Amino acid sequence: MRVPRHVVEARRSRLTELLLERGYLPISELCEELGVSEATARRDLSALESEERITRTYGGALGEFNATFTSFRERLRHDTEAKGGIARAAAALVKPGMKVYLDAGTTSFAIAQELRRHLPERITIITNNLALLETLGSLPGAKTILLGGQLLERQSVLLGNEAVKAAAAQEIDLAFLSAQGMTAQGLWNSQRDIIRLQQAVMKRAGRSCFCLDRSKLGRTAPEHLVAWTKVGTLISDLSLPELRQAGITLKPGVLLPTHS
Amino acid sequence: MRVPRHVVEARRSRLTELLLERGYLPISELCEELGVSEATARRDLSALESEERITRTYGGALGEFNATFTSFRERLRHDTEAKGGIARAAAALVKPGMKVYLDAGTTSFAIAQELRRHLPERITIITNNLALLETLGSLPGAKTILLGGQLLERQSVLLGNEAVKAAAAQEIDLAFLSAQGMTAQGLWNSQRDIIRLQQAVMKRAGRSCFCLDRSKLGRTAPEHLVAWTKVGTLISDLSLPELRQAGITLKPGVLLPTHS
DNA sequence: GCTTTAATGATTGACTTCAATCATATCGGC
DNA sequence: GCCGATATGATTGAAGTCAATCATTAAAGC
Repeated sequence: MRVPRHVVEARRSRLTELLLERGYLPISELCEELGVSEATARRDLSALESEERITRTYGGALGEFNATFTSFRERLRHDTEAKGGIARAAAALVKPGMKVYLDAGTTSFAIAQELRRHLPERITIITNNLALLETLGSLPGAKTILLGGQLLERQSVLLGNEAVKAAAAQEIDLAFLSAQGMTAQGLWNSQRDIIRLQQAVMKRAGRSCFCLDRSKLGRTAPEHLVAWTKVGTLISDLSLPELRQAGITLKPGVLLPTHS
Repeated sequence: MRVPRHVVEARRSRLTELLLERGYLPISELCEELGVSEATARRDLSALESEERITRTYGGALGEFNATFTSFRERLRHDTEAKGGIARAAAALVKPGMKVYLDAGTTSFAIAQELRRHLPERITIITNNLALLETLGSLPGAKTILLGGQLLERQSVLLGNEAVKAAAAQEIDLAFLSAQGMTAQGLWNSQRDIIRLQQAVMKRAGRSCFCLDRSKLGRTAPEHLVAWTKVGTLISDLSLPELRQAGITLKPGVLLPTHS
């Protein structure tokens, strides 16, 4: 029989919380937990799905928790070949005992997966990228340090003064950095906060490697990150001639080509 | 037809990565993505499930990603009534514009859920607890700051020198702290690193509220956190007589009783 | 090279999920 | 207090999922 509106809403918010806690729940358990029929549980799920508060699956549902990183995951799907090559070249630079910085961005994620496959001993991972924790957080023999900072909405990234200060206090052997565009003028990125952090990391890093695939060539972004003269290493699937054609001439040894 | 063993293993590790990226995938998509029949996909899922690398659902599977916080989620299910009351009493102390610290522990999670329901304006949440980000990370009008630090394996908590330093640099209006035990001698916690961080937070906090439910009464833990004389506020479902019976006498005003 | 092992895809039947429909009973507005 | 709106549970048929079995074929082991 019909039930007051506030009861419905309370039940639905309880449902979202349940899913948040448990991650996934099959319909049958939802019915039991909420004390309603299957039909009502389904109706609740439909309602919450159309509000994008949960994700439905065949036979159950996932909490919005999983959606937190969805946008990030979607970006992961693109350019996987180029990124894979860059990631392999990057991971090959990591030696046992090193302290390695990985910044935000999908390329870092690819590097992390590569490291996961072939994990050097006693390495320390330093990052401001929460999405990496899922991949690297539970690796045996690796230490993971997260920079502090303000959580950027909708991204799983930490930025701001705290992050810059935390980075300045780190010792880093090898930093992998990304950017949104590269032109003859150098590298570009979208946000001032990101650049401030990257510059702080570069100061503390023994070696800074910029990882950019060919889709970034010729693209610019609101903020200038660094001139080519200050780029120590560029890992890319681009060749020297291709770069020269875009007006970029690098000193020998700066470009580290992709492994096939 | 039969394929070499390394092909099988490569496909299965690709499967776990796919699930890690996408969170959830139905069987049909897995078949397409891996280029195998439904039967083989199911066999792969069974194999990975028995290795506890993934979680199966009816109609698909979840990446181990979801297991990262599983142990934490499990703890969430217990003592929900007592924790709920404590959380309501705690959340009621939070006023617009405040900077609030939440530490690790399931009580913090309950407070976060309470804040999510009735969100004061312009508050800042400071925490070392990654699990809270899922709840509080995307709240409009709230700012979330994560302390840096080393990721504690199997916990979603940041600790260590970095965390202590980061805490010392914060301004905090109100800190909610938890502990594992309380006796006549004061409060106890399990790890030195946790206590160091809590003490750093207490130094910077205008007001420190300890949140402990009755299950902690009489229990001790390896490390001594703080004496009762230094406890400013205790939020608990215990009453003053119950505390006195355990040898704990508090100055008036220190105990903040639970809302029903 | 021959035998054994095991990975694969197809098929089958039991079981589950799902959306639609319907009767019912209560809530909400007037 | 009345009436329309709506939340609910039951039912039903279609579609989907699953585990088991079997023949096939190639890898592993000797």
